[in-house]
Amino acid sequence: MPFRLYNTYTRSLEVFEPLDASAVKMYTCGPTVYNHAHIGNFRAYVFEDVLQRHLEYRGWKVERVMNLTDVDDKTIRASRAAGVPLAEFTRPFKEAFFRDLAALRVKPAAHYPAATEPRFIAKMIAMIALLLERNAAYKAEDGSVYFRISAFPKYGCLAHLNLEELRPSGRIRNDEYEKESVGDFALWKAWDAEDGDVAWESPFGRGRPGWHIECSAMATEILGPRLDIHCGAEDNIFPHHEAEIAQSETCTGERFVRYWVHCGYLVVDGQKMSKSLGNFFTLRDLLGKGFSGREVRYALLSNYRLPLNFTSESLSAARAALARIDEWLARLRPLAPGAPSTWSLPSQQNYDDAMDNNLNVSEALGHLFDIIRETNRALDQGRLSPPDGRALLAWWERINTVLAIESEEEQIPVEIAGLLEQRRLARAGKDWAAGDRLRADLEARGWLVKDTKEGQKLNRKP
RNA sequence: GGCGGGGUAGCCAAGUGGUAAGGCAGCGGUCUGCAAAACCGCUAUCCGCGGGUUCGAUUCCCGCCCCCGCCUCCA
Repeated sequence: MPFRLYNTYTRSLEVFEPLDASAVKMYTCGPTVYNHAHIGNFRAYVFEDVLQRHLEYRGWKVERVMNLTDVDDKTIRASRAAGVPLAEFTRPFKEAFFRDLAALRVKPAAHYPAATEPRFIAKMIAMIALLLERNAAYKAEDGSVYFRISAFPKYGCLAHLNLEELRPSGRIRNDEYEKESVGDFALWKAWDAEDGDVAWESPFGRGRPGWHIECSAMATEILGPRLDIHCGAEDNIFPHHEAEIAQSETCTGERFVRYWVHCGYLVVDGQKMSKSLGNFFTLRDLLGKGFSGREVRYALLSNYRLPLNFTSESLSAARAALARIDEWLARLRPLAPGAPSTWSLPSQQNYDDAMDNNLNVSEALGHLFDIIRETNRALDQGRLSPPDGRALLAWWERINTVLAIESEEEQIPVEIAGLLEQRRLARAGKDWAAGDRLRADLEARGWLVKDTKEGQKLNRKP
C-alpha cells in the first residue's frame, strides 16, 4: 500500500511521491524562543517526528529543517522587559528547547537555522529586494516594506479564504493605515524605539524582518525553491503559510511546496491551554510531576489531524499502556531455545497499512496490542518458539524506530541487587514474611519486584 | 457571516453499506505462598437528534442541535 498524506492545499488524501526519490525535503515551523515551549507546541513536533520517522521506515531519506524564530515582536518585547540583549535572552530558551526535544525522543532535524544568522538575514534582504523589484512589495510611509497581496492572485488558496469576504477582526490594528490593503503583510519592519538595538541595515533602511519572510528565506536557502513537505499546526495555515507561498513563489517562480501537512490543536481537559485556567503545561512541568518524556511522547501520539485532549488521565493511561509493552518485550527477550514452533506469527501488515493511511497511529497501536495479546497467549501456553520470538522482537525494533517508545535499560544499583538476593534466599527458605518485608522495602526504594517462573523480576517503579 | 475539524461505552479512541478494533479504568475467573504480570470471560442492542435512500446505515443524502479551531504575525 502506498503512503498517503492529507494535503491541506488540495484538501484530499494523496499518494506521497517526493520530487527526488532519494531524499524528501521537509520543512517544519519551529518555535519562537521567547519562553519555554508548551505541551501544545510539542504535539506538533512529535507529529512531525513521527512523519519523518515513518518516511524513513518506508525507505526514504529525509532532509528536515526546523527553524528557530529568534527575532520577532514577542522576542524583542520579552528581552526588553528582561533588560537583556536579544541573543542573550533567547539562548537559554533555545537550549531548553533542544533538551525538551531530546526528552521526547524527537529525532534531531538536519538543520536548525535561526532567523538572526547573517546568512539568513542576507537571504531575507535579497528576497525582499527581489519582491520590490517585481512590484510585489512596496515601501510604505512608515518606512516598512509590505507584501502586496494583490500581486499574487493565488493568495488565499491554501486556507481557501475568499479575501473579499474576510470579516475584519479586532486583531487588525487600525494604525496600519500605511498599507495599501489591509491584507498586506510586513516583509521588513522599519526600526522604531521599541526595538532598542535590534536592527539590521538594509537597502530599504534600518529595521528587522517580518515573521513570514524568515521561514521563506530559511526554507529556500537550505532546501531550494521546491519542498516536498511543509508542516505546522493548523493555526499556521493562515496567514503564515499563505504568506510563505506568496513570497517564495513570487521570488522563485516555482511551486513552493507539494504537500502541506497540518496537525490539529491540543487542548487540556477540553479547554484551550491558558495560564489563567491553570492548565498550561511545559514539558518540564510534567517531568516535575514525575512523568517521563517517553510517557508524554506516548500521550501525544495520536491521529495528528484531530484535536488532542491532553489530561492527567491520558498520562496515566500512557504509563499503563507502556508497562504492557515493556512486560511483553521482557517476556520475549529471554526465550529459551529448543521449544518447537507450533504457532504462526500474527500478521504484521496491518500496522504498515494503518501508518500508510495518513499516519493512523491509533489504528496502528491497536494492531500492536492485538499482536501483544496473541503473543502473550502463545507464551502462556508454551507455544512460542525462539525463532518466533526473535522475529517479533525484530519487528518491534523496526516499528519502534518510528514510535520510539521503548524503555531505556535501567541499571540496578548494588544495594538494590543485594536486597533482591536476600529476598531470593528468604523465599527459597519459605520465609514468606521476610520475603514480603523485603519486597515492601524494595518498593519503598522505588523498585517493584515480582515473582515469575524464571525467578524474581525487577522493574523501576514508574 | 465565511472556511475547516469534531460529537462512537466511565475516560481516550479506530472503523466500515451488512450489523461496533485497541488502550485505560471496573467486575468475575485461571495461575500464584500472597502479590504482580499474563491469560480467559463480562462491561455500547448501539455510534449527537430528526427525516430520507437501501433488502440493510454508525457508515450515503437532507435538515437540525452542540463543541472546537481559523478568519492578517498563535504550534
